[in-house]
Amino acid sequence: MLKEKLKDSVNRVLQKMGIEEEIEFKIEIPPEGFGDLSTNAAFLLSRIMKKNPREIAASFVAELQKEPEYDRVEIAGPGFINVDFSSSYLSDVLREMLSCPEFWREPKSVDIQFEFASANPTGPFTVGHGRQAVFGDVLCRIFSSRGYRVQREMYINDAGRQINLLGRSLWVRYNQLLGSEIDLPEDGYQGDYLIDMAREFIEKHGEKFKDTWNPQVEALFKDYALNNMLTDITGTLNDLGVRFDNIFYESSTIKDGTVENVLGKLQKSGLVYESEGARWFKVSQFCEDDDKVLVRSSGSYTYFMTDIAYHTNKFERGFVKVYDIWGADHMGHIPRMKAAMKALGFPDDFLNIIIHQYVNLKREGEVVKMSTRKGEFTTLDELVESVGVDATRYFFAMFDPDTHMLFDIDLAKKKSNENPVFYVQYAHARITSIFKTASEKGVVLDTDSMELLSTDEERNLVKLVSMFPEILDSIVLDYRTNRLTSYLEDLSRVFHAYYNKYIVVDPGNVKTSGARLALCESVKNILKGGLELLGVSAPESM
RNA sequence: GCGCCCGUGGCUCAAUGGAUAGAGCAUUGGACUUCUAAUCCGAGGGUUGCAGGUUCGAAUCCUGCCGGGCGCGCCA
Repeated sequence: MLKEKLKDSVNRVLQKMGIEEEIEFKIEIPPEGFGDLSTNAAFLLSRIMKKNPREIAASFVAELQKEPEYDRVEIAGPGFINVDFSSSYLSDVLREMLSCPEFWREPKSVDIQFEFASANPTGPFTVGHGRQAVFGDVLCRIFSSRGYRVQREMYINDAGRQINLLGRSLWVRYNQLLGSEIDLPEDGYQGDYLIDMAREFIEKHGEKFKDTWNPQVEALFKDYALNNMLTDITGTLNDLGVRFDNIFYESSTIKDGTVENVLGKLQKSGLVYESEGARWFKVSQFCEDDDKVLVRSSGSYTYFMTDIAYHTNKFERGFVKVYDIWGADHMGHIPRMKAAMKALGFPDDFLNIIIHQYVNLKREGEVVKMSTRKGEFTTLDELVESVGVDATRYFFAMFDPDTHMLFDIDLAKKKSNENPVFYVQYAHARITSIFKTASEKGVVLDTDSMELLSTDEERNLVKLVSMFPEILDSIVLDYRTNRLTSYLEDLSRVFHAYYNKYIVVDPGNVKTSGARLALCESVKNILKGGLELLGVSAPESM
């Protein structure tokens, strides 16, 4: 809002100067003591106009000073233009934000889809899956707040050889429990969870499949294992506050003929050829990557093939854009998928792939690696149980997705204030408490005398609150949810300092108290809204 | 070997090419007869992996090294 104002002003001056080029100038909060906001427009212009930046800045100052919204406009350093807003304008902005407590929410108008937490349902979710689930969910919440109608979807890889292996592994465990000496397949799933599952299987279905292996038995064990894992996974996610609008099965793309359809389309375009008994897609025609197999010499479809079909299905469902969140190990899958989308004639910006790095786990001072197949991991369930939903979610959201994060289990278990989530929640609880005191003392919020908010801290808070929509917009562009946590921590920090320095509720000074309550209300709205976007609770008291 | 990601105080992380590189934790000195001390105020702690380059200006962009991660399957 304040940024918008200055942006408009600068644009107006640019127009007046007769600048026709697009200038991508920036508006930012300058370091302490340089004013409310600042722009670098003069630097960018100096390149075009071949003039000294300070000289250009001077003509900006002359123009901006004419506008009543600014109290002070100054040139600083090599050519920064710094402005201070008038307190009456700041009051207007604050009033506007209070009149619409969720002013940062935009009406939903564009249909998009997020696909995340898609995984082989071959084991309980690990801490690593947790990062993706929370990250994806938080992105969905943020996109929803900024004008997108978002569908959350999870894709289940139930058609491949991994799921067959899972069924076989369960069957082996079943037999082992019943006394047969059979070993797990070499690359089978070794985790104890399959032993538990086998035990339950025996209770439900008895011993009649002992030493019996045929296609019917295989299908039975496979389905049993798959459904059990799925219940387990969705239960875990549900506990974490992550819920999906739709679950999509890979196998359905084969059953309903989408795969054959899409394959036919690609073949018609001459982009498929046969070699060594397999059918290949000409990825190399679209990018610097090798051609990939669509149909194996055995006749079965590769993951690549079904994934193309799946994304064709998404396109046909009418989404303007789809976002896939993948772990870093899927990086190699990007060029071929992009190539396939191009081959099918979908718009270049239809498929958007967001890659995030892995989670390393630190336990008892040591970094541990996780492997589902070997059964060595800390499950997401265990993590949530010991750390709590709020801390788990906050922690996953607070890292740049591009960085490898280290999750220190022992630290997280401490439930101490070493976790910044408490810092933000406490600010919210404090404000709630202020309002409790205010109503006890009969002091009420008052938006008529907000010009009394004149301290640096108060101006700062108004500025920060008004920046919230822009923070969310920046996340829509670069997916860095940590911008939200950083922002909330900033806002909380400024508020805590303010709280310690000034008394909000003072029955002897009703006017100032009323104005300060108005400010607190606006901070509280943002803290509450921001925590909600993170899926973290905003406690009334702590 | 090739491709992508990362490298910032002791630790975990910030910083849309901008001004004096910021927080939290840890260390340390202060502040509760006053709206919640899960807080605040102060101190110490940095050659932003290394070396060049681009420009008014570089943690950020380019090149080359060094170190870590992930790919490079008729796995998913």
